[in-house]
Amino acid sequence: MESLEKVEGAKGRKRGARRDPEANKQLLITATLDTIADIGITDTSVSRICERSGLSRGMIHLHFGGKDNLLTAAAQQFSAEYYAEMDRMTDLGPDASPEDRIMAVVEADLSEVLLNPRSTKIWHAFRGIASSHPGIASYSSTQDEKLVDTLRRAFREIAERSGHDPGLADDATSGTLALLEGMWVNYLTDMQGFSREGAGALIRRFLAGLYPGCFEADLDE
Amino acid sequence: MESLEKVEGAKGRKRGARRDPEANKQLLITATLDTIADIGITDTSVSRICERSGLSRGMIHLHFGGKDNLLTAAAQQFSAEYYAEMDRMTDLGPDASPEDRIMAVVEADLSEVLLNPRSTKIWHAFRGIASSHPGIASYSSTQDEKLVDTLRRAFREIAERSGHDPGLADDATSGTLALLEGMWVNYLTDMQGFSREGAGALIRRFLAGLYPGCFEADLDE
DNA sequence: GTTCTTAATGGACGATCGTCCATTTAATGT
DNA sequence: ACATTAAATGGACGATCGTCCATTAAGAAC
Repeated sequence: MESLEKVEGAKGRKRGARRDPEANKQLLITATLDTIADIGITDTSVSRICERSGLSRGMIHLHFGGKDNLLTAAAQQFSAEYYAEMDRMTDLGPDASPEDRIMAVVEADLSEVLLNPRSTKIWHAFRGIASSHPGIASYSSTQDEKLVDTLRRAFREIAERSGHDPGLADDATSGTLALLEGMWVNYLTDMQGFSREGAGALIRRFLAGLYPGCFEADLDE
Repeated sequence: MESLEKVEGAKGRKRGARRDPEANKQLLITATLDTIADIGITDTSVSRICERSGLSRGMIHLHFGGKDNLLTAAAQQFSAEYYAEMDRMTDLGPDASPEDRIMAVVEADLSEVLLNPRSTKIWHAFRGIASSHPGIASYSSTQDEKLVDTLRRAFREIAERSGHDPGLADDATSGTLALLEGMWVNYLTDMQGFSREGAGALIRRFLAGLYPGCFEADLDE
């Protein structure tokens, strides 16, 4: 019985490619993000989102109960995708040096996968309306606990190994994140003139100053 | 004749306190910024702005030709006010040390005059829609030429005096601005938990690392 | 094949959007 | 006092907003 149901269900969904609520919810979220990146959050209306998704106008109310909830869901998914990709790109072996782990975060954040026209526009659009949309505010923070922890632990390791002040770790962590934040703004403001390598080198320089003897420029990359 | 006109004009404006196009334009711009800070840029409509300013709904089209132009004018004025205040607060004597001049910029940017709930909300709201509003984009950049120049020159002076690499100045400049950018985001995200002193100390620490021997923590302040 | 359930549609609805303009009001010139 | 000029008003206008629901259509159960 169960296996039969599953097979039939799979067939049905595959054949029609419609009647798949979950897939359509996803379609709406993607269309929302694309629309925001394309024409700005001010002009992102229910009609425009449905138009882009190819679904009917009633779907948003049906699946999300309203535009606001869809926006929140889109922000949540966008944030989740960012951190998932960040995790994937910073999954170095357990024997990687703390410097390498930190710079992996920096370089991931500056890579085209995470830092591109679409993501920057969406990110800043959400941040711009976060103050008046409590639901979205939760997902517009850079202070992801896990990421903060990763950085702080790495900085502490460096301090232990090279005898630096362990109290620096907190400042180094939020400073690194602040620098990355600033780089995103620079990218948004001037995508043509922005240099990923330059931005990475700048942050490395700042960290090298904070932890003398560490973060020496690697000429390999 | 002329003096008589002036007197009468002054009297007339003072008595009625109306019929003053320039003052009303100003009123509209202020109402626009206040509305954005209050209810968010998404809900900032012509009606709401006029409601807050106490003027009639036709005024926006009359004085600015449309909502978009008003928004642009508001962004421009907001930006101008920021830099004017920044200038005022960093006008140290000509014999001030480059470190003091740099830290004056940092502390001004973190002071309540420039960094407060209203300004942060407005700033990020404008930045969020900048991508789709070319007119506003011009005023949402941190890269004010004059400010950049002030910082760069100060960093160069430090390099000359203490024998550091002069090539650092550019990185130090944009790094400082990036750090400040990140601090504004932190403030927006968590106004309660934000510490102006902590933020200033963090930036000083980063700069002290970049320029060993300089930017030692001053215990006076 | 028929019934039942639920996904999906698309138009109706009132509210509000931004623009525009005929009209009123206030100050100036004669 | 009257005419002239410019500022200011507030309602009309069509377009679009977001929400909701009666209807249609598709797949599952029988």
